[in-house]
Amino acid sequence: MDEQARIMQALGGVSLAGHSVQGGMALPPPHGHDGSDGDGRKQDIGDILHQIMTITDQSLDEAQAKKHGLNCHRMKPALFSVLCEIKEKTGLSIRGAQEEDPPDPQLMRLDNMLLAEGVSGPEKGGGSAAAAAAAAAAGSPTDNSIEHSDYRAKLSQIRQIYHTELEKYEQACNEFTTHVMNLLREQSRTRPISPKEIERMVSIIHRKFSSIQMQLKQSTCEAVMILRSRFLDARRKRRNFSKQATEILNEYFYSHLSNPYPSEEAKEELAKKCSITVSQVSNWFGNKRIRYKKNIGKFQEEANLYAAKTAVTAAHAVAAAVQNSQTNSPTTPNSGFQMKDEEFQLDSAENKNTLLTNMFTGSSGSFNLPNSGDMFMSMQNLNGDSYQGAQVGANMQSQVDTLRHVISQTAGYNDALGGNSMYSPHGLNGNGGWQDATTPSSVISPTEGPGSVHSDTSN
DNA sequence: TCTTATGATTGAGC
DNA sequence: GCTCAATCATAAGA
Repeated sequence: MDEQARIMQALGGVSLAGHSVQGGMALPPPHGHDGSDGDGRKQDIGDILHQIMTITDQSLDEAQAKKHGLNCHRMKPALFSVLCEIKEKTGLSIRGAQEEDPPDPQLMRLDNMLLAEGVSGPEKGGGSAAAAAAAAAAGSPTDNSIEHSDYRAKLSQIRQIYHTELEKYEQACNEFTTHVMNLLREQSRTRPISPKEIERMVSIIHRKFSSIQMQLKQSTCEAVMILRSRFLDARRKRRNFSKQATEILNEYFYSHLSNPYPSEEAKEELAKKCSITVSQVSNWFGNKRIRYKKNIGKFQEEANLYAAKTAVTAAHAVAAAVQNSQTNSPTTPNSGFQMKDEEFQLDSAENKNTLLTNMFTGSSGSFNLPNSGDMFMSMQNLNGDSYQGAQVGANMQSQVDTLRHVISQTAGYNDALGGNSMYSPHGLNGNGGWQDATTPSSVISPTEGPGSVHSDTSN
């Protein structure tokens, strides 16, 4: 006797009529039932359930055979469907709520942060916004760039580790999901497992893995926070500006003492010259104004120093220019130089060199250093790299005229050079504010080259 | 180690 | 958004 048939008989006659079993063998119709009446069907189902319940009591071979027989039973799809439905209904009430969970706000925060820091998402060229912000606020640009690159390197490491781990998790998740799906599909032949349930199981697995991912994200965020805090702490680590930068700023400050409020352009120019940021220039002027105002006496010496420097620089520059103009042909065309103030004409009888020399020694009229600020910047340009060669041969008369204009503007401070002090503190009004804040302190420079710095008031 | 100098930050006022 | 004023924190010098 065939083994399968024997088993089927042993099972008490499972109704497998009309179904062929493996090997093409047709099984006999179920005894006592033709499947046409309702009682018969109930009996059928009862038999099948009974077989299912007792299947574990049998040997493996028997169970296998019975399983196969059940799989091929004509009632199997209907029974499977009913059991799935029952399972679905009992399970939904428990799982329904879980499935409609809103996105975890914590996870969203982590995702957003990782995205903002450039850890997740597309890699940002300059690292994070934090790095860029700190870069702008940090001290020396050189040091800062080192710190910045350090930050980027470390962030890049974190990013790499994060992505490697994430990839591992995703791979493990996919493998496990596939495995479970295969297992469930296999089991669905004997257990009431619907595709929907498989989907649900997959989503449960994904949830579990995403909770692991969240831990990874949490750790990554912590690492970024630590890195960031260290980096930003370094921002507070004050570094003094270079001596040259301080000199440039001081020169500007004391030469614009009547109105030490550099315009945006001037700030940018100063920032460029000092290799610092515009906000650092603003900070510096803010601090300087307040500290100067608080203790003018203390800054007197410094003011004198810079005033002297300004005068010497300007005198040398102008003297050189005058000499140059004298050696040039009088027919030298005015190339590029625009005289912007024609109000004053130099007395033709006056010796230009004498005028200039006297001007800075105080023997001829007055020289107000604070108000000569723009002149200083301009004169500096005569010696600076930015000075245009064509301007050397420019109309010297115009330059001297403009200088005279500068002198004329200082009429209110005639004693500036007369006393012991070269510099006389002024510009501050009785209320502690700078007077003439709106009075143009700058005389339009005769050599407004690319290197010149304008004051607020010149705008 | 203490003091001073100085760059940065913060909050209020405009 | 800029400036002032107060304050903090650190560098630099005595």
